[in-house]
Amino acid sequence: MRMPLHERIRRDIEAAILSGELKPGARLPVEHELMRQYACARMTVSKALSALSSVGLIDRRKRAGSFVARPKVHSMVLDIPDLEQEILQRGQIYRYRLLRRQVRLPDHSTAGEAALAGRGQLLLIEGVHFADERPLSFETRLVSLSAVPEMEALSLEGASPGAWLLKHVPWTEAENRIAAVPADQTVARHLNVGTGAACLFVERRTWRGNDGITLVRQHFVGSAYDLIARFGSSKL
Amino acid sequence: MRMPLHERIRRDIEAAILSGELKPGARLPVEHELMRQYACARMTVSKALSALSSVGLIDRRKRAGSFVARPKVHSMVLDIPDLEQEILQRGQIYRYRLLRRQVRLPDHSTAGEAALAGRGQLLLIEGVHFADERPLSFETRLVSLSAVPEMEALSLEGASPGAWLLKHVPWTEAENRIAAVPADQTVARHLNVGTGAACLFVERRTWRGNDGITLVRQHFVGSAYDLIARFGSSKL
DNA sequence: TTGCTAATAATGTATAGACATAATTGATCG
DNA sequence: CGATCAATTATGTCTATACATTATTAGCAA
Repeated sequence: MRMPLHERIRRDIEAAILSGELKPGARLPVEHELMRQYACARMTVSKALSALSSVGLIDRRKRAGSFVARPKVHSMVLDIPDLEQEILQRGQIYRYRLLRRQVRLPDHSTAGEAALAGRGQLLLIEGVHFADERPLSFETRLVSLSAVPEMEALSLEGASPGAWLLKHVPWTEAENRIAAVPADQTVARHLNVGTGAACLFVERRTWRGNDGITLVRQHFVGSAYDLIARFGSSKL
Repeated sequence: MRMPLHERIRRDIEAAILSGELKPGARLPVEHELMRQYACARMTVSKALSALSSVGLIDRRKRAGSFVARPKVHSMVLDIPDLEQEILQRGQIYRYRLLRRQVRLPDHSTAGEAALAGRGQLLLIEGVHFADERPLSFETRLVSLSAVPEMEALSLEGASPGAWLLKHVPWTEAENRIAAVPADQTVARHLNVGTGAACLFVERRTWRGNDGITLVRQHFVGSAYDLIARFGSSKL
């Protein structure tokens, strides 16, 4: 494939980061080393690194070098992800109660599960998020263990699995489906609302590169929760 | 303020675009002209233009020149905006029915209105979106006429004001508040559902630079509509 | 006219080097 | 031992130039 050199350099490094070969915080080769590797001028290397820096994949510091950025908390994206943070910022007490946890193979009759895990194992987690001891969200989550093997050994008591994932696994793509649905019996029981009450339903899938990471379904108490999504080119 | 030259060039042009001085589709000065204006090398100009291009504010075409990009339909953002497009893509018939239209001064006791229009006039539009002759969304919209004076003369029969705005006015920032609410009497009547039925409620504000453009409140029939939001660094 | 071809004008990529800037490291001095 | 200052090293900006690429335009021929 014909591709500009700076583009190739950029993609090589991007790939190394997304694959996990270069971990967050790792220092990447200095510009002169990259010049040597690719036999090119410094401006060319610099252009590649600038592009990576501008999308927030790396941090560049004079004298120190360039480093893989820590997973950015949804730079500008959708304020759903870290429920725990959000609740704490509102000055409420956060608690996560684990209801169920099991490891199993994907059910190939369910479209989403196969797409997520391929032939690998899935971790199923079910729980409720509380704000000030009042149930706020009922969550069912599937995690691909081939993408996140560390998750299997993890204790889930207390801390929300979503928050852990956000901190430890960078994602590159996410899709949210958002709808308003009436609470069914299960949801109504866990959220302590009447059957048929309006609930905000969010289904989110995330990927790192081409690998599915997780699929979450969340029911929020309609009267108690709003999503806020902010977009823009706003420079800080 | 100390600022790299390429950054200054970038901001100058960006400001001209956001202020409306350079309209969508307009051709901007060729690189050699900018070199002359800023008395600098071509690479410097090019860097500025590349940055603008990478965030989608301009399109660059060889031989032809650089042009202000047409307002991008939510490049990657939230699939709410163009309801009309969405319905048509589903193969349904789209119709918009205007219920109310009035021009008035902002009500300074309502926080949102003053923030939107300052001392200028507001256009209030209320209507219902239909898919296949079934009501899908009840919409109340405020448009700042100081930001979009063309809107006052516009006939609103038939076509959705949202679609018109999207095509003609570029926005740089948007904020969405999304919630699930039970239908009140007014909403229930317009959407032809029972009182208390779960509705998806979206409140969106958009800005161009620092100027508020529009504030929309939409109620969707919960059982008939999902929002899809996709994020990612995905090229293409 | 139509259809091909060549000139041209714009952006796109890349080089090699200069100087600026910032942070770390190490050396020197109190 | 600690504080200060200078040397070093890496990135940041910019110049001047060259050649590549591509879409448009103009010219010429069937």
